[in-house]
Amino acid sequence: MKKDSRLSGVLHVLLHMAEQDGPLTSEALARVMGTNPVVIRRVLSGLRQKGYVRSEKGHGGGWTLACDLSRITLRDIYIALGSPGLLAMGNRTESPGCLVEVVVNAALSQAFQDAEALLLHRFGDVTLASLSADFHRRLVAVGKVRVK
Amino acid sequence: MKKDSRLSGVLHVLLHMAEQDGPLTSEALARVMGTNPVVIRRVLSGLRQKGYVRSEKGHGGGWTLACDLSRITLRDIYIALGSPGLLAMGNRTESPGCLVEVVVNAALSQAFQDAEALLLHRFGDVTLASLSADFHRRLVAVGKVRVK
DNA sequence: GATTATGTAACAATATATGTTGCATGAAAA
DNA sequence: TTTTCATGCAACATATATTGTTACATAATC
Repeated sequence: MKKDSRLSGVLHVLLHMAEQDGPLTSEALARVMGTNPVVIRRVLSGLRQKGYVRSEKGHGGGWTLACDLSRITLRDIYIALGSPGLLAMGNRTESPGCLVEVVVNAALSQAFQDAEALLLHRFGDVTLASLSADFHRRLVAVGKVRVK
Repeated sequence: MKKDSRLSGVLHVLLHMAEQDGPLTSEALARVMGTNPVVIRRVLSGLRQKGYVRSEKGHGGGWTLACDLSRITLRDIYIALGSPGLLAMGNRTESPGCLVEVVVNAALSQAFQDAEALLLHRFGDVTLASLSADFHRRLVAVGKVRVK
């Protein structure tokens, strides 16, 4: 299956919103990400429910950040997306009728769980503010002022 | 995407082969796994190329183990399957044209790489022999002699 | 009221794993 | 030698999930 890039995409969008004073429309964000406005609305809808972003209709509407970037981690964003599956592999069946499969499941499940835990832990360690800070650090390093 | 269960399945098959003296046909293995014989041939073909199993045609033919179980790890099997992708998530683009995306990619890629490395490391720590030993340990514990 | 924007449903496109059918090939048995 | 049994492999079908697109309703501003 194709790899899920929603987390990557939504982080991209959020950082762009952080650089903007006013609201950004789905269309503007879609242009930045090279995708469709509906895709933007789709991935941001989960974040809106959590109160991380706000959306306004009509003239001058669009999306704005509604949270303290230093209090939101990648893990929070990941959960707001619906906690999509992290691993591309899994056990053939979770209720094995055969002792051989019990053994195989046990060996693999432990590795799978540890890998997932590691990912979530890493996500929990990174705040949106730290990403934004990294961005500005690199911006200065390159000597540019404008974002793409 | 549906989760890849080839590693789980092929391990199941290999342990069954380890319990058998003579060769096992694709059809017999398919019955054990509740799948199609062609699927068995497909997943085992990579292992045959690596010399982990052998296949014989005609009467009395089928699949047999062709390696020392204590020298083959789950990682070897995983590689023989073609090293399928481990993670269900990825970066939206690997060649970002935007500094924001560079920052996002950097943050995510590190976590992704570490999770993959952890999985491969775990796989490398487990031999087929240890799985087989675990199976026999449990077999005794349950007081059974026959495998499913 | 016209314009601009989101909200959402429905559908198409894409990718991947998995399952299935059909036929060729080779080995053993009759 | 013919039949049977088994793998090898290509081709197609199925299922699932992400992503992209179209269409229309809804709400807010001009």
